Amino acid sequence: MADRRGEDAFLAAYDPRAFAPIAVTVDVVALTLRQGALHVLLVRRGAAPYENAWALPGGFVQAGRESLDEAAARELAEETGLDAGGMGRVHLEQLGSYGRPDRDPRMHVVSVAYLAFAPDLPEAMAGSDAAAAAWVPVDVLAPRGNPETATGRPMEQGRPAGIHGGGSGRRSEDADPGADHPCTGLAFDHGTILAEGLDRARAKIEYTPLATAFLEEEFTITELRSVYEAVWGRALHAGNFHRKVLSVPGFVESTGATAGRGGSRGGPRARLYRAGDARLLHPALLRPDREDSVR
Amino acid sequence: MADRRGEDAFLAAYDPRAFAPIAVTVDVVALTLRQGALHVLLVRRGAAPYENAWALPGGFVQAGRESLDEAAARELAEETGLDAGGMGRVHLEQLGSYGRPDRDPRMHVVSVAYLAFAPDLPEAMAGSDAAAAAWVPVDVLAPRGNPETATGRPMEQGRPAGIHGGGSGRRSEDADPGADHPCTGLAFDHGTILAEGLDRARAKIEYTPLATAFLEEEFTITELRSVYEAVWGRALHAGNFHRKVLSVPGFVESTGATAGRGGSRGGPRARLYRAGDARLLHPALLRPDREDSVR
DNA sequence: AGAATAGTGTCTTTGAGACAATATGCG
DNA sequence: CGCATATTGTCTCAAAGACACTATTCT
Repeated sequence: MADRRGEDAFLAAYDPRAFAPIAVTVDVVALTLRQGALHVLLVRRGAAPYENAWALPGGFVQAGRESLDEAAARELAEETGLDAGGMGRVHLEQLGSYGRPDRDPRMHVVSVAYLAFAPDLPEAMAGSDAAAAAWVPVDVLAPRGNPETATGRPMEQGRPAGIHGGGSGRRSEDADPGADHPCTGLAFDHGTILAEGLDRARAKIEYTPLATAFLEEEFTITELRSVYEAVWGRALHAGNFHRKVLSVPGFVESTGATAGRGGSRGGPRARLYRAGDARLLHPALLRPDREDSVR
Repeated sequence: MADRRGEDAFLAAYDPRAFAPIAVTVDVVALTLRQGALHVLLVRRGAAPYENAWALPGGFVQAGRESLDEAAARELAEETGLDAGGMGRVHLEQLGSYGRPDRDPRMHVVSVAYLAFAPDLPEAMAGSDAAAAAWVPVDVLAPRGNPETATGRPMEQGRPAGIHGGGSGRRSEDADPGADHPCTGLAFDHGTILAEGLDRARAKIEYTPLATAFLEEEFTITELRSVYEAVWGRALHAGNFHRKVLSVPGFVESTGATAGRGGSRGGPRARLYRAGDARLLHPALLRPDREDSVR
């Protein structure tokens, strides 16, 4: 106890009632593959603000009762109807936090966003606060063509001098809302969050084996390639992809079995693989021709 | 207005006073290079809990008045004594959020952590709540040798079945506290936050030009190499590094000038460069022999 | 003078990608 | 049967790393 007055001041500062309060929520960008296309889980809001608008599933963190990871898992489970067993094959990681004071019209709400990769799941079921829930194809929401977005990482640019908020890095919650991402129509800043989740997903499957999280436990190399093609939005060379995947140590391991039937329009039966024990791909599967895009 | 009762329930859920409150803070892992060694900015706590323990600089987000990025910049400026001009050359990006309910003994506090890269700064000055502030060499706090930590990314491992919290990814705030990072002695979970900040810094300079943020506006290739050597903790081949840096488009651009004097123990005067306009390095400067370390 | 350093040249190995070839099943 | 597909082979080019070499400047 160095200084009694200092401690009092400190504890006063810790009393949340001495300040205007901040609410904490989690929002989840849950991605899956359906019929070869990347889909995101959205809910239709049942109340103001943004009533009837589509939004990312999410909700309040239960103070004192759960961690952020647990809150995100709970919210995702509520919306997908999955139990602990079904969640076992879902990859969930933190994406970033969003805390602009004006992002929610009612009060200052800090949202911790999560990114989830899930295998093809049954239809979504609306949770408590939502009027509906559905898997929506992402290319409807975030059309390609914006080079900044398409190449993977949001950039700070044309910023006024000063702090490099978010820098040449992953996040930039202070980004000019006028020059926002093309994801329009989502409630709050969920369009931005979705865009950053997609960027992260596209980058992440380059150097981790997480693309396998979109597939069943056993899969063919062609199915794995279709994941990359859906997430990156471009066709890949089948032969080179095949050899490359098998050459990365720990990416996939053979099950010895072969698929029940050949390709949809003919061809030999493909061999089956399961995810290997690697947590990082080395060497990585770099995206083709990002050109000099991001200079 | 779909359902009046639903809206009432929703608004009630939004009233923070209907729930136990959660406080929101920002904490900053500020890194700099001093005498060729990587240092982190720490403050000595002036009040309980963890009184007299070292901690990351940080503080409360001012509800309704600032974004998370702004709060982090403000806290960093308070501790470093930098004005807006001095902060102009500091890179600041969000690292992740930490919200285990037991991470602060007094109440549920969600901390949004930031990572800062700064050029060599004058001595730190203690801010309001701190008894002292100092730049501390990181290898004192986080000795190398833990392969998980040293190779760059924290892994989830030995998790009980269920959600892959943090997955093979960047964060894992639910990681077993028993098997925590070797950063001991810091208040709260700041040892974990610091370790993840170091991991991120080591990974980030691979594929971004952010290593230049540790240097003055004009620098030599050798100085740039010393940044990589300090952050990665290993010697690099001078000749290959030199050629590699110059071959990556947009990484550095020549100023035409040469350094005032040669190397510290002899040698020709080095040419001076400044940071180029690239935001991503392509191809990247991959860390040497991460072996098969992370499998 | 001696030693360390800046910068460049050369060689080998690895990996990425273009392209070709072969075999296998579906329609 | 005809065609799409799975898988493997070959070739070329770029890049990483090991090593060598020269010129320069500090002590």
